[in-house]
Amino acid sequence: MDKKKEAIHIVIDPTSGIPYYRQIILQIEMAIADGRLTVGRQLPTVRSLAVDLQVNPNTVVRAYNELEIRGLVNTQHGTGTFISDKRVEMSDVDREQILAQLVRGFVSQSASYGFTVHDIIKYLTDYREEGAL
Amino acid sequence: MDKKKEAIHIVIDPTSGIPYYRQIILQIEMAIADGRLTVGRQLPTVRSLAVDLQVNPNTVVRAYNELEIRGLVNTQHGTGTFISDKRVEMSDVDREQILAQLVRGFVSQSASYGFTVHDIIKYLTDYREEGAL
DNA sequence: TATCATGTACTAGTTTACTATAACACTAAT
DNA sequence: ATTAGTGTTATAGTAAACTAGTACATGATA
Repeated sequence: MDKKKEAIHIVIDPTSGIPYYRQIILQIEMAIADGRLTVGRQLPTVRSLAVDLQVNPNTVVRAYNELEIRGLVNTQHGTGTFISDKRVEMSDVDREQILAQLVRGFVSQSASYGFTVHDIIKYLTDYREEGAL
Repeated sequence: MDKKKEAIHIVIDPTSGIPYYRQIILQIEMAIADGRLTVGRQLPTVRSLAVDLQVNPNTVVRAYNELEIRGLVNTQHGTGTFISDKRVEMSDVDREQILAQLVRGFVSQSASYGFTVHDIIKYLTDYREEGAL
């Protein structure tokens, strides 16, 4: 019963249609975004996560690799995979521009579904207050 | 030389890695969003667009079908495809689910650029206060 | 050096996405 | 009824995505 408390608990939904490796990526990204995973924390090992999720180790590897390419995690052969401490070097102006571009695209997309900026803000606020799910 | 002025001019980029049918969808969505395509306007016929883009008719069909499923266009067998005037009927639950899906994807994407939920909320709030949208 | 826990690489099988060919079916105008 | 224009369906080939099985390589530590 006494299960060790994990930094992150990942769950795979085989019926969602979303690839396993992508579900892993999404949940880790979420955890980073909302602060559950902080700099330097070690992710579950490839094998242990593979066993937990009843998935092939290579599927975990694929997820971790993509995260590493994006610079979110650091991988050390023989040691483990850790949340990266280096943030991408960007000026504040660059950051602002990138965020603006992302948000505008998203607002546009949402608008085509009939959602307003207000809807989005409300959802995000609730989302954060719920402890990010 | 005197080419008839089209409501919309679609261009396919075969090198982009984005599926043809999706490129078509995106460009039509954009055109609707910024007012180039208004309610009731007829889209190019399946065949004519297929010829224009040098693409198979079924590729156009696929794009139009997806647009119809989303309620952006109306298709009438034997007549044509038109920009829809009705907004999609959705239950509140469906709306919530779709918004959740959209936002989660966006939060993930933003996280991979180092942005947090807080960053996004702040930007959106400022954005709205500036009267943009 | 030996060992154990870690990530990596090679290979292959299955499924899904994408596009195309060709024939069918509906609508409106003649 | 015929015809011309429209969307639709059935089928299939190719490529890519996805997952898995198995064996290998690296790093820390005793």
